[in-house]
Amino acid sequence: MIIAAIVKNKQNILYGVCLALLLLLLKWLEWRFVIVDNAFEFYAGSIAVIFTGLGIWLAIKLITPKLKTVIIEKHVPAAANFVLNEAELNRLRLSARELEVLQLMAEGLSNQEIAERLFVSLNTIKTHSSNLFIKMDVERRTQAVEKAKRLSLIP
Amino acid sequence: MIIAAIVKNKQNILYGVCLALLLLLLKWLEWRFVIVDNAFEFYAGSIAVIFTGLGIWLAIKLITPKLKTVIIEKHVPAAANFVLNEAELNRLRLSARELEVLQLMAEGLSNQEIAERLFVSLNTIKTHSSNLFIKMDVERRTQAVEKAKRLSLIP
DNA sequence: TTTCCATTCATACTTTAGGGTGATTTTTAA
DNA sequence: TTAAAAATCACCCTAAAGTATGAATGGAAA
Repeated sequence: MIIAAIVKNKQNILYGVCLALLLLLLKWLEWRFVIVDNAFEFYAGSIAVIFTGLGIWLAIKLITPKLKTVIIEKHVPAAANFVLNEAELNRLRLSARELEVLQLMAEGLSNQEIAERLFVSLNTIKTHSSNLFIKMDVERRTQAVEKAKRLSLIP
Repeated sequence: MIIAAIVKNKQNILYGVCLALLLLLLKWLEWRFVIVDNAFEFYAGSIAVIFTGLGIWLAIKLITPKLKTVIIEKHVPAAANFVLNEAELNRLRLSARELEVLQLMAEGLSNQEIAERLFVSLNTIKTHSSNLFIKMDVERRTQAVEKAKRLSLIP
């Protein structure tokens, strides 16, 4: 907390230190002036103050503009980051076989083609798809595919 | 170009300036020392050098940590940034009406529903869809939707 | 062991989709 | 202004999709 406060108020601390130094310098100059009454002492003090300022000015003017560098990253491919919505999948109580049929429907396959792909009869696929539509609360395969994609059941 | 070079070599220029100032100071001190033989002049010069260094040190130590690199990562959703593949759309020579029918097919609507949505007869939609399938080189609406999505003809 | 459920298949039927052909009207481009 | 393209609709027919019902099998849970 203390360190954080110091870091946060760096600028203010810098000003404080400068002010303290200046006051010290003036006090010292005043003492020298009074005791010794030497103009060279005042001259030296002035040089100290001016060159301290010069040093600070130089450092600030030539170093601080470094604060920049903004990198903007973006864009994610569509199909690459597909995550199956398991919650929705469980909620709809779709069986493994029904999901399989749904995936092949989404690829544009006909019932006959799905049947051949899965080595079962056309009637079996019809049964699966009918049960699928009831569970998904749709009436057509196109609706099922649309809803499945919307719910992230398929890519 | 000159300004860019200056900006790029800020640090080097700073060192150069400091070195030049130091040399000038030494030369001046030497001159003062020889001509007037005054120890206070040398004292003033030393103060100038020391306080310049102090100023620079202060500024660097307390200000430079500001040069922070800020990285902003922008995450863009997949569906949000849909861009229609106009090249492919022109290549397939799909008419405006055909694309409209295709979009409604993708929403899972039946031909009858599409006809009602577009205030035309069922036969008209059948004609459009038939022409659409020929142009897209597919045989079923599900295939058409899959291909259209793959080719970014529809979101 | 019995019940439940997923998977499989069948038959019969209805609805929707799709193919082919032809035609009319409107719009667009040459 | 004329030809081409787009949009509209109709009819007929086939293929595919979807509904309903029933049933056999095998695995997992109660």
